[in-house]
Amino acid sequence: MVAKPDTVVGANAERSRNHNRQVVLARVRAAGQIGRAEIARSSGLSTQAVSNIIADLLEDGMIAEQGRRSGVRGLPAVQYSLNPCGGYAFGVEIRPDAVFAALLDLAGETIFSERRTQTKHDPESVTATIEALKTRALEKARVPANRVLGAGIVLPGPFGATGIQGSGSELPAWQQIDLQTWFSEALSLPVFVENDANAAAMAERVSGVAQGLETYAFLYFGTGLGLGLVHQGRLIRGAFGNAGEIGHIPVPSAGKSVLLESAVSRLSVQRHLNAAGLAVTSSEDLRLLYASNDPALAAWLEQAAEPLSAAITTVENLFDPQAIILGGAMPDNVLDHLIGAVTLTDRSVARREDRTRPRLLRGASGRMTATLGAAALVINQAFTPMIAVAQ
Amino acid sequence: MVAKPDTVVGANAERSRNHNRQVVLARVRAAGQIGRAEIARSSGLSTQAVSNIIADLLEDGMIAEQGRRSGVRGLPAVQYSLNPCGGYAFGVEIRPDAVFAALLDLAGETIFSERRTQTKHDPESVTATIEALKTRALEKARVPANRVLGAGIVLPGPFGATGIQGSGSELPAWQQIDLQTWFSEALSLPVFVENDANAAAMAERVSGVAQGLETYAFLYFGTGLGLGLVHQGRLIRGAFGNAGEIGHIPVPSAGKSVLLESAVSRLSVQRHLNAAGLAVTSSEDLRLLYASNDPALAAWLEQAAEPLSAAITTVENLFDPQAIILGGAMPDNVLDHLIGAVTLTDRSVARREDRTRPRLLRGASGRMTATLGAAALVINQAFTPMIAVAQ
DNA sequence: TTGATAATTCAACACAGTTGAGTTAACCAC
DNA sequence: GTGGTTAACTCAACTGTGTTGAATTATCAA
Repeated sequence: MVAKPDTVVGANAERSRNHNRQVVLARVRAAGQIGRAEIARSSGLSTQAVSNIIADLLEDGMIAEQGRRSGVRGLPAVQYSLNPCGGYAFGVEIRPDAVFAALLDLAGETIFSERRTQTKHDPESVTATIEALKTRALEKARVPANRVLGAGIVLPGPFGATGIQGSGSELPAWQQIDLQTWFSEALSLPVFVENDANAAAMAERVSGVAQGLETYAFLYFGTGLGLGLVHQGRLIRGAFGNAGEIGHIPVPSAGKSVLLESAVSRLSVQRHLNAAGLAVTSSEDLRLLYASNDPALAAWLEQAAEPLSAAITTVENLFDPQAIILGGAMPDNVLDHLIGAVTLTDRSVARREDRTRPRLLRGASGRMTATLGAAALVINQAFTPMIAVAQ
Repeated sequence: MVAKPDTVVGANAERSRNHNRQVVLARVRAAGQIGRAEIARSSGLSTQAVSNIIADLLEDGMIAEQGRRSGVRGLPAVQYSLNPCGGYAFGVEIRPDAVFAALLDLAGETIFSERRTQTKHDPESVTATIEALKTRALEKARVPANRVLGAGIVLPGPFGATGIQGSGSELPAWQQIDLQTWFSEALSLPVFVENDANAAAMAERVSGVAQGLETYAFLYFGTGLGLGLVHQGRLIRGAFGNAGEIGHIPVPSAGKSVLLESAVSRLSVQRHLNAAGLAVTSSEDLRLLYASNDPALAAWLEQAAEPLSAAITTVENLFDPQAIILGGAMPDNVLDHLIGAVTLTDRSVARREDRTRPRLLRGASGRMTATLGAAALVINQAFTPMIAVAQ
C-alpha cells in the first residue's frame, strides 16, 4: 500500500450509517440468504434499524428479495441476498510489459477482462491505457459508470515512501507520484493501490478458495515470491506497506541456507530449466513440461520441496492461518505437485484436531489472480465495515 | 487468546459515543498535551463533539486540564492531558510455580507488584490467589475498586479451542474452562486473556520502548520462544489465537536446519550451560555469568547468532515492522549482546533510507514484562477505539 | 488601539438507532 | 378445522449524539 496508514476517526451519524450498511451487507453476503431478524441478532442492531438499512440497500439495488422462509414457527422471514449487479469493481494490474484489466460484479464474477501490451512506461501513457480499458469495460459489459464502486490498481511491490520503490525499476517517473491520488483523479473513482501478492490474496476471498475464510495467507508466484496476509478479513501491510516479502526469508536447502526466492519462484524454475537447455516463457510451457514428466523440471521440484516446506512451517507458526493458498504464475499441475511435496510438520500450531480444512490449498484464479485481486480489493472493501480510514 | 474472535457489530448512539471517547483519549495520550480544536481536526469530529466528550472525560477523571497554550494568535487553547489516576489495570501472570500480579495506572506506571508461590494448580486455588492479590493490590495502592478498568490474565500458550492446550501441561482441569468467563466472574471485571509473548508486546507499548510505535514485533524469551505481533496498535492473534509461535520455525544453524527454540531460548542456554557443568536457574545467574565472560555462555551466544539473525530477517520481511524488540527472561547484558550479534541483511524491506529508529531494540520491562503486559492489555484497550468486538 | 486570528460556547437542528405496542402469518396440538 | 403459540415485522414516539452557524472570548500583531 501507499504508506497512507488507515486512521481511526470519530463516529457520527453518517459514518455510523455507512458502517452499519456494510455490516448488514457483509452478513447478507456471508449467509447467502438471510432474514432481517437474523441479521439484527448477529449484528447487535435492532430489527428496526436493520429493516431501515435493508430498505436502503434494496433501493440502491445492492440486495434483492428472495421470498420467505418457511418450516419454522412464526411469521416466515423475508429472505434477502446480494444482487450481483448492484455494484461493480474495476481492477487493473500493471506489469512491465502489459496492462491487465478486469471488471467484477458484487458477487465476484468476472464480467470483463482484457490485456493490453504496453511499450511506453511513463505514467501518462500507462494511465491513458487504463482509462481506455475502463471505458471499454463499461461499454462491453453495459455497466453504467455510477455503478462502479471503485478501482483497484496492482503493481509489483515493494513500495517506497510514496510511489514505487527503486530496486532496478525502469520507472523512475512513477516514484514521485502518489499513486492513489493520481489514479483516483484519472479514473474519477475511489482507488486502492496494492502489491500483487496482497491483491491475489483478496481475489481468493472474493471469488476463489478463500471464500468464508477470515484469516489466511496466499503464497504468490509473481515476479518474485510474495505472501499476502489476510487477518480477520483485512490485509496485513506492515508498518511501511511491505509485509509479505517472503522471497527474502532464509530457508534450508540441501544443507545450506538460501533465500526462498532463489529456490522457489518462477525465476528460479526458469533459470534451472534454461541451464538444462530448456526455454520456458509461459505458464503453459511449464504445464506441458510437467505433463511430459520432464526430468529437469522434476529435479527443480525435488529441490524446491525442502525450502518450501520450511517456508510453510514458518508462516503457519508465525501467523496461525486457517489455510495457506498457493497460486499465481505457476500452472495448476505444478502447484498441485508442490502442495503434495510439502512436508507438514506436527510441530506446528496448525496441527489441531478440530481442523476441517486442508492446511494447503491451490488458488482458484490462475494467471489473472492479481488482476482479479485488484478488483477484489474494492469488493472486499464494500463488505468490510470500519468506522474510519482517512481518505 | 481464547479463540473468541473479535466480531464487528453495528453502531448505535451508545457505541458511537464510546468509540469517540476512545478516539479522543487516544489522541490525548499520544500528544501528551493537546487542545480540543486540534483533537477535532485530527479525529474528524466537530469541535463541539470533542468539547462534549472532553467534559465527560474530565468528569470521569480520565483527563485533567493543563492551562492554556499561548504563543500563537487566537484564543489560547485549553490543554488537556491524561490523568494517570483516572483508571487502573490489574495484570496477572500465571506461571507453573507462581502467580505474579501488578497494578498499573492509566499512564502505564506500575504502582503495585507482587509474586506468590503457587503449589496447588487447580483452577480454584489459583483463582483464590488471584482474588487475594487483587484485594491486596487495591488496598496497598489505595485504589477504589470502581477505578479498575479491567484485568489481564497471561498464561503461556498455545491455547486450544477453549482453555489451555495440552502439550504436556500438568493442568488438565484448566482445559475445560472458558478462561475469560471464568476470571471475569471471579474478579467482577472485564477480562482479557493472552499468551505471554503477546502481553509482553503490549507492555512495551504502554510503558516501554514501543511507546509511539503502531506496528512492531516482540521476541519474547519465556518458557519457549514467542513472538508478539502488533499491527496498527492491535495484536495479531491468527485464526486460532496461536500466531507468533516463532520457536517452531526452522532456521539454519551451522549447516543444519533446526528449530529456532532449540538454538535460541532460555531452555537452550540452560541445557548448554548444564552440559558444561554450570547450574543456572535465574536470569541473575546468567547476567553474572555473562559479566564474567564465561566461555560456555560465550559459545552458546556464538551459536545463537546465526539462527537468531535468520529469524529476525524472516520477521522483518514477513511483517515489515517499525522495530523488533527482544525481551523476557534474559538479562539485559545478554539481550544486548544478542542484538549486537545479529546480522541485519540489506536484502530486507526493513532496510530503508528514511529509517529513524534502530531495527532492533531491547525490551524495557525486564522479568516482569509479561505481568505488566497483562495489565497493559487493559490499558491499551482503553485507547483502542473499535466499534464492535463482541464480549 | 485596532484588526486579525483562532478557540470555544450556545442553541437549534438533523440523523440514526431504540423502544414497545400492535400486526401478520406461519406452525402445532387438540 | 380451530385456537393457541411463535416469531418476523411495522409503526410511531422517543432518545442520544453529532453538526451547524452565529456569537463570544482571548491573544497576537501592526
